[in-house]
Amino acid sequence: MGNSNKIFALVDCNNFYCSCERVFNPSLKNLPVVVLSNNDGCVVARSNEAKALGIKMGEPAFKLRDFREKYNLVIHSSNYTLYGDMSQRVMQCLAEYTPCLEIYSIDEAFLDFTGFRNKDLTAYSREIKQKVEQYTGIPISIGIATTKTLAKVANRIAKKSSKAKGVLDLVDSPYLDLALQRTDVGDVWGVGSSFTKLLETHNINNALQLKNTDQKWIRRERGIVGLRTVLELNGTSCIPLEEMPDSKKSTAVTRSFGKTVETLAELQEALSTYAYRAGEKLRESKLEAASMVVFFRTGIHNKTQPYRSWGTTVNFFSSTNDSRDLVTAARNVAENLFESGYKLKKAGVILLGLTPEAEKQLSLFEKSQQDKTRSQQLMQVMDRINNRYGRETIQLASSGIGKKWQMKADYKSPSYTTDWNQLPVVT
DNA sequence: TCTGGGGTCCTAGGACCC
DNA sequence: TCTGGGGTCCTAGGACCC
Repeated sequence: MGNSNKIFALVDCNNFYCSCERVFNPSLKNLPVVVLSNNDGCVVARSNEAKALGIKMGEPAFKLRDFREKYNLVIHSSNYTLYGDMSQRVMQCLAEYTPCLEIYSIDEAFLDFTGFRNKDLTAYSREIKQKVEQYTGIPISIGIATTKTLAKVANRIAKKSSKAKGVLDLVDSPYLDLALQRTDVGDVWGVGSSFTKLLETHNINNALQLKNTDQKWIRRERGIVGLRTVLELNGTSCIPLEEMPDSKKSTAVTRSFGKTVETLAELQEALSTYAYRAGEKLRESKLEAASMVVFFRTGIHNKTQPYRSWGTTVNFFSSTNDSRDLVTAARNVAENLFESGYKLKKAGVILLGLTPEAEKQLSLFEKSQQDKTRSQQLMQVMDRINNRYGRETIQLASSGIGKKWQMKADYKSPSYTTDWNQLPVVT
């Protein structure tokens, strides 16, 4: 198993969401900045200055008030349209430097450097870093090593160490074990909170100790996934570069409510809105869904009422991406399962069994071809209008117009790069 | 009535990721 | 008062079959 003579680079954008906000608002430079999750719930990105103030990842937003008053902390709601667009620009820039690129997340990419082993990889990476910053305004860090897991370790140190200045090559490095020793076990890629707890009770606290742990014991305790992590720390590459990721297997639209929902009518509005949007997502990627999970629940953090959740899976007669089918099913589930007397905090739909539109199997009782064409045409027209004039310009009546339950976004920046009405203005 | 292993498929839940 | 959303993979267990 594994291949020991590979070289991976991990490119990671520094404090990505905060950096995006700064590109279009340079006055934020040197100020502490945080970006909040959907619904302005908790912190999902922090500038270095905000980290220095001791603000933690995941900190609930209501705890930030003091920082705002005392330290001029700047708070932004998340603006995923902007971040998605900036991400594409960064990835395009990286693609100039290697054909073997795996876009791992909105702000990370793995590059295969195996073919470049005769180059000075540090110098090459510095060049990449400089170009990305010049073209996009986003600062990045690059870690280089013989496995993806080790490249992650290298990247973390590249980002934090003042000596590395954003680039660290651990291939054939005498400092590899030192780097592992200085990495907490919980910071290793693939080691989550439950694994960390187990390891710490066995006095395994850093990545070097994990590297040298008995592999049979790991296999027994954490299965093949845990074993892969340990092998990767030992320089055996088990997780390959995936340039062409499989097409999505599920897609979800779930939201917490800005204000709790207590009536069936409001729940149906919310679920209609999510189901409609889920249909849009399917059509954007030319997919259809065979089934849909519909769920809603009370808040987990609420101490005055017990936690309860409701949900069910709907199997469609034949796969669909018509928002009206999804909305109807979602409303029916709500009607069947709703119980009054609860403060609902979250709801959503998850689409499963995704297949390309073209491969659709015709079921015995398929809608007539005429019906299908008409449905496609209606959806196309709605999608075009909403693309041109903004999401939810037109929608189905069942989605409601008051939307008191809609999530909060009190500190949102404009969509500078993707909406003509929100371009930055030079005055 | 008794006897048994082995295989597949599906689902729910756990763990992890960003 | 106020704590996100969207994914993937693996595993165990049940149903069912031979």
